[in-house]
Amino acid sequence: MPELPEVETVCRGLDPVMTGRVITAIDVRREGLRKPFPANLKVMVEGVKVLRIARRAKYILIHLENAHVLVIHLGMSGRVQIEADPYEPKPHDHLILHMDGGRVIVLNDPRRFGIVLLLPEGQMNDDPAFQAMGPEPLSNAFNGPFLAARLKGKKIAIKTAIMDQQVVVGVGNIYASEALFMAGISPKRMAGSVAGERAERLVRAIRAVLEKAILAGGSTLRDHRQVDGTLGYFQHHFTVYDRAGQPCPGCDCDIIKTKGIQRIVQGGRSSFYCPRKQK
DNA sequence: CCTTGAACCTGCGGGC
DNA sequence: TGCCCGCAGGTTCAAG
Repeated sequence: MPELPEVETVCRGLDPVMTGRVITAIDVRREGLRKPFPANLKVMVEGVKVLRIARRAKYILIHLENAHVLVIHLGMSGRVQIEADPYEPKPHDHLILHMDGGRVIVLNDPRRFGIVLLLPEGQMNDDPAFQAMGPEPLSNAFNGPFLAARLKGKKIAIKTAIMDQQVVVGVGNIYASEALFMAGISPKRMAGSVAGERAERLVRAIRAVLEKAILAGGSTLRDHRQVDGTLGYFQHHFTVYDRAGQPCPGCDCDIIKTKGIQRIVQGGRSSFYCPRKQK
């Protein structure tokens, strides 16, 4: 399901039903996802109060009163839903958290690329996933000079570079294409050549796209829902993603001449762009 | 070091 | 209808 806007949407939805409440029980319905679930998961979580919900990159952080953080990553197909307790489990429901207050939090993930960790508060950087992470795209740490510096000398395509979580976190396959279109930069451009005003434009575009998507409750393609089941609707605002052959919204369009939006494959992932508007 | 490609897993839609 | 193929919002690991 998730890039940053979808994960942010999930966090905001979880906050009112989890913060200040106790996780009374947890049903663990398989051994793990991409990695085994933490061995001490039940012992460390049951009967413990949730202090706050936060997000870092595409990770959901559930801060517990016992100075540990329950960390959830949704992979490609992970979904979190709030349901009434008692709840009848459905296929691919892997973790069910029972909250005091009569609700359950269900983690469903058909492809099982997700991950669940339990880390001591303040020691998250010991985990390799968090170790070398880039800045949050909506923070001041992510700016033109920073991006240019981090891209300097990189010979990979800019599309691949902005999806690298060590460059900046949270940008995935959809929003990478959307941001590059907004910035007028070809996804094929060499990353090292993005500097100066061009880097500034890309930073502004990434910010703008993510912010708009958050306001829309994320994008619903297949799996993503808000935690109450509501659909996100940013997919209706896609300019290029999954629109191969359609007219580019910026070209006054003789589609025969422009050939419309192109799909190419980079690093095994689809990219979408307009060759006329993006250089 | 850096870059590329495959692997992990299930489900869905399209073409035959 | 059924089957095979390609494709899907991410991350990690091995090999060049």
